[in-house]
Amino acid sequence: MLQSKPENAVYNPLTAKLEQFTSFTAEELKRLDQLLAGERVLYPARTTIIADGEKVTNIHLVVSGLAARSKHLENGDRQIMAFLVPGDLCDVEVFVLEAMDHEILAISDTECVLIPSDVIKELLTEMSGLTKGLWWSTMSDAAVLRERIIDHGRRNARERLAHLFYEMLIRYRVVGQTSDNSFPFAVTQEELADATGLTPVHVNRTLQELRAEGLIEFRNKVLTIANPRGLKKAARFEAEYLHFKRLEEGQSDVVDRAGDLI
Amino acid sequence: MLQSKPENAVYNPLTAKLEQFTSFTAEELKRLDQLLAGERVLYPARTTIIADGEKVTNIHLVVSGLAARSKHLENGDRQIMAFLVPGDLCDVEVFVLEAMDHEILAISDTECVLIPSDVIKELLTEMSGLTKGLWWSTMSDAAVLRERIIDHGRRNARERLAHLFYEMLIRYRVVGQTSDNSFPFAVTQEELADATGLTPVHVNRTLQELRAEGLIEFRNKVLTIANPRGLKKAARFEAEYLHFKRLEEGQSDVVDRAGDLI
DNA sequence: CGTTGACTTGACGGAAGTCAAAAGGTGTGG
DNA sequence: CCACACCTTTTGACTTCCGTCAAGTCAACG
Repeated sequence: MLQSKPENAVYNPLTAKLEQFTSFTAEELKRLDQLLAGERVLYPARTTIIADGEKVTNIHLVVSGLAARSKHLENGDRQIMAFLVPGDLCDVEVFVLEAMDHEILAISDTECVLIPSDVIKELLTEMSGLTKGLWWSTMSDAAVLRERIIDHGRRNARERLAHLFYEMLIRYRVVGQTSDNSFPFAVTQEELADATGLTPVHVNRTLQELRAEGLIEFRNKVLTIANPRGLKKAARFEAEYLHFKRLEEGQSDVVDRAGDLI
Repeated sequence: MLQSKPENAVYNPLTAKLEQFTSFTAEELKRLDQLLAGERVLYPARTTIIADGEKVTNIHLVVSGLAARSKHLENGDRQIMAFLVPGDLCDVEVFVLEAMDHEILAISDTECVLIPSDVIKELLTEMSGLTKGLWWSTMSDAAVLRERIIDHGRRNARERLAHLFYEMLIRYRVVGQTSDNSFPFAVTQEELADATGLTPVHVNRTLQELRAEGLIEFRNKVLTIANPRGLKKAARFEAEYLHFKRLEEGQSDVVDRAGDLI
């Protein structure tokens, strides 16, 4: 097992981690080490490193301790979506997303290095619009994945299906593929089961429930959201994780297709 | 609701999606449209768009239909981790990861545009090593999130905890923070419950089970994996999703710290 | 030595899983 | 155009894994 850094190098957990997939030139290693030279902050156990909704300007890298990504639901439930160990970055999303859609919590005493915002600005300027678009796409996908973890961990069958349907409605709406809150959704109940972590039988029963409540209709491979407000409520849906910019007063440079749904 | 593209523009679902978070210059819009001009492939319903383990060279963008990210477990269970609608990219991971760790499946008849590999190569060359490192970090985090979804959807309490512990062992090992398969892990059982989507009571009982089987020890905030092979089996753990490069014959430029664990 | 937070135990309940069979659609080929 | 095969949806009876509630133990700490 060959170590690619000199014997006397400072311990750099980020390098250690990234070396599992690539090798770095001496200069890149130096640049990685420079990142570690920034300001360090110690967060005592059970304190918040980054708050939900915070607009972060510099990236936090865990250098010692243990942290977690977690999200609080309005009913008090909490879901931890990931643990962060030394070498993990807490908030790469600052590159492209407006605000955090979850919080970073110190589990044990945790030390972070702040990667200064000018390093980030530099990276952003050297990025093309397309690259930024791809970043956003990736980040936003990751946010959807986290929401799915919450679904599975803390929502029951009815809420899970309602949440999935409501999310699909918004996503179809955004790309202009809905009419009147209905859209083609050619999934079998077995596929819904595989997506929600349920069994086909239970999906069937839950669909009947949602239909009976007048929330949805699902015929001929077309899903109709009969009662969007009701479905949103049934799903305990909160739209922040989708990271859509909302139109503000007089603002017209961002397209708002999700509209009243969020 | 103002449309930022000219009336006669070709429908571009990727643009439609990205416009929810940013606005583009006329030139960027043109570049986005050029991406759509590439080769199109039609995948009939229930066919594989990209196979698990495939080494993809160009990015697939869904332009019509419905696809899904899914993963088959060795026992035949399947978990769908995400649905892909028009405007969604199937495999941005080709930028930095070796091979797909899940498959992309056409749910209904689905049309994709292939974004040619030279566009990708161009983006890669304009990226610094640091940017690529950040990409890898993001992609790899997303892969871990997907695995967590599988945990919650298709594994029971014992497997879920075992899987979490085994993953943490590898991740701590990689950054050099283990000794003898033990590492500090100062989580309470309540936090484990929040991470696994279980209740503290059930976590407690399941931990006792794992202890009784001689798989783990968990004392004084230190987790010891007493029987790594046994724990790996109990977790039905497969390491591909971590995307570590393995050392091949005579190769010494990549560090392999996970070693025998994967 | 009382308070606090984490862990443990027991009894009970319920949401979702399992198994199995029937009913309803859909496409294909004779 | 009917018949057959096949897939999907539906229904019913029964089971189980995990949740809930509540009480009790234990260690740490001021």
